[in-house]
Amino acid sequence: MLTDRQLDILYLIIKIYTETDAPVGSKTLMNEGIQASSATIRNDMGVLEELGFIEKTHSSSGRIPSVKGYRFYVDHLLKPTDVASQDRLEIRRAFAREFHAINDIVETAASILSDLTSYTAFSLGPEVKERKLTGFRLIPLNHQQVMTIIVTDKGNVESQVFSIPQDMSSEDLEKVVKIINDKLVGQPLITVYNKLRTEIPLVLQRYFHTPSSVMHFFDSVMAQAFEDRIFVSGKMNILDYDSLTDMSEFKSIYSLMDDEEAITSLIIPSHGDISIRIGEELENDLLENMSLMTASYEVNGHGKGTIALLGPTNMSYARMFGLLDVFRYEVADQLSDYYRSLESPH
Amino acid sequence: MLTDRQLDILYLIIKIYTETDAPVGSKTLMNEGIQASSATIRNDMGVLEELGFIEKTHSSSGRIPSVKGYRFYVDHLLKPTDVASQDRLEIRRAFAREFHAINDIVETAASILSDLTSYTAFSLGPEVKERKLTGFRLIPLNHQQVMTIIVTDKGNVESQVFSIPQDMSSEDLEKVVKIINDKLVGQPLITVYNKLRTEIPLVLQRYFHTPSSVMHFFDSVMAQAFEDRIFVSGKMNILDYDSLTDMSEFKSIYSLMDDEEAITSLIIPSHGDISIRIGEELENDLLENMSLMTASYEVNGHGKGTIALLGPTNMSYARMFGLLDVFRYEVADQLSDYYRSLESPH
DNA sequence: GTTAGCACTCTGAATGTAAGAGTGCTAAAA
DNA sequence: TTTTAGCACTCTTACATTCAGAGTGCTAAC
Repeated sequence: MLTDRQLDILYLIIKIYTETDAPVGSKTLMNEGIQASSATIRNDMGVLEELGFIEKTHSSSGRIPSVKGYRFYVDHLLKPTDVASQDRLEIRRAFAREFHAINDIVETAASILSDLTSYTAFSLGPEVKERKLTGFRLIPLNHQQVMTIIVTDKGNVESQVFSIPQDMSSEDLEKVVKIINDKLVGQPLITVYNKLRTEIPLVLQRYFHTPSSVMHFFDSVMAQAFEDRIFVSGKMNILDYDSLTDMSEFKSIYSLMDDEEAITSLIIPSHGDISIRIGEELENDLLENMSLMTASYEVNGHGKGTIALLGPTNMSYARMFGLLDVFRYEVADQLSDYYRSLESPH
Repeated sequence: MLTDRQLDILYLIIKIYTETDAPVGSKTLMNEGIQASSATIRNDMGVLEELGFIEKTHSSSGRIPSVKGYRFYVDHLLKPTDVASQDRLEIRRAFAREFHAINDIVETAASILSDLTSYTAFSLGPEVKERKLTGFRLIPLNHQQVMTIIVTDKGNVESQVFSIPQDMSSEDLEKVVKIINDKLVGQPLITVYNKLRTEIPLVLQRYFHTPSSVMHFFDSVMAQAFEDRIFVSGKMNILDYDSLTDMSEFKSIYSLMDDEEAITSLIIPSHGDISIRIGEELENDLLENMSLMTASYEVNGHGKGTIALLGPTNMSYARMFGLLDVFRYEVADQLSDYYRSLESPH
């Protein structure tokens, strides 16, 4: 078991390394408040290194925290810092505008978070799959084009403009609308998604002799609505906080950020309210030197959303923890208000 | 006046510098085909330097072309290369899909161009201001939200979802639709834009007692449709072709690329079919080491569009010239086809 | 268990060296 | 008059050398 002084030393190494980004030596620790001589501190550091909590960058360097060290820190030592009142203010102010869509709120969350931290922020709204399809419209715009509008019960709207396929008559279109209204409107999106692969093709075969073109139309119309849109803000900040060996490395990371699929699966597997994954724990070579903090929030009755923060392994977990905690509530509140305003007509 | 050999030397310096990205010396030029000894070539290089066409990077280095040298080259020496058949193929293939909107085509152009060149490509569709507003719709989605759809005669569609302002009744909304249909539909966008600042506020004052909130609604509805959307592709390529001193420099350039306003005004002032501006000629410190080639095309009767290419000053102007020339026709053709398909109902 | 002292290691910046590429100039050849 | 060979000179680049500084581990004494 670690002694109190050893815990202090580990804590302090992490704190100082976060601030200075340079290996921490025994003398520095002495000056920063450890009540012992540098030799004693060195002995303790030896122990901590033996246990794998800290490591050297070269044989005679100071120590930096290892992943295991950070893990121990976030699990046992971390005390969230109070959020600076200036930060609080900025958050309030950024949310103090009128929103016209859920995704506006979700996007704003990512944007404030990355501004506040200078890291990269992600924001994923309450889950889509639980929603119901409440409306489907086809608006003819001119000879060739129609606009499709899909509305879900939580106020999400997706629209798309189509050129009408050559082999599709306007009667066919009307049939499509009818089929969608009969079979799909009112269903949860997940059901819609399933029927689209099973039942609907059968129905189409009965009504059309070119079901594939109709099916294709169907598919693109619905595809959008199923996507959990994830918002990323502060991609460029990677340049500041990641010590890149290589421009191609940056490019890879950058394009990873553009891959909604990848990001979503990176962020989703979080446990509890706020989860932290450090360096290798992210199981992605590109993110070796980064950590990901994920916070989830519940919008009462409307599903679970997620915000996340990607930064260097030596980020200030304490401050970030505090911030994310504020966001958890703030975003949930904002969304909650928005949903309420949708439900109660004024 | 320059001798033939001097012209050959200038030409060859530019060619070799484009290929190797390193200063070119007299011996290299000799080996690459100049029929004279290195000493003679050095003398000619002295003349060219005296005239400001080439310059040294340090007192005993080989020469690189100056802006004036490039200028002379593009004005008098440049011979467009034939486009490689493989490139031709790729262009054909990328355009060989169905497009559902003008902007799809315009965006695709930028994307292919940047893929093909590994530079940064811009694409600006036929001018918006000439279009007429042909349709305006308000689709109620639920208690709180309406979707507005604006259609122009060239098949452009913009939609937006709104929460209805608190102090706006549905009768008010209907009035808004009526006013727009009476006063604005059928007008060219530029007229719409002007009326929105002059005539419309007066009309509103007659019908509403809170004209400002209505006006605000009006404004955001229309704002979108006026914007010339410009597409940028290959922003990340800057990392490869610009020798950045600094990450913050990259950030600045990158955010310049996000500034549609700035990019548009950078690209617009081009003369003739294909215009080239080199380094300082761009009058932007950030773009000192880059050149911009701008090509404009005419879609018969539907306005003028522009594609542009930003690359290093030592890009292969000959190849790019050929490529842009192909694009000029290809994009115009594609758009022309699209417009035709809109006009003639099948 | 703690500490002073010391030999040792490694980094990073500064300095020196040598090869290579290229130049300008001069004087001779064409 | 133009071209060329030759040479001294310049500058870059890569590589080695040196040296101070920061930090360590170990030992022996407190």
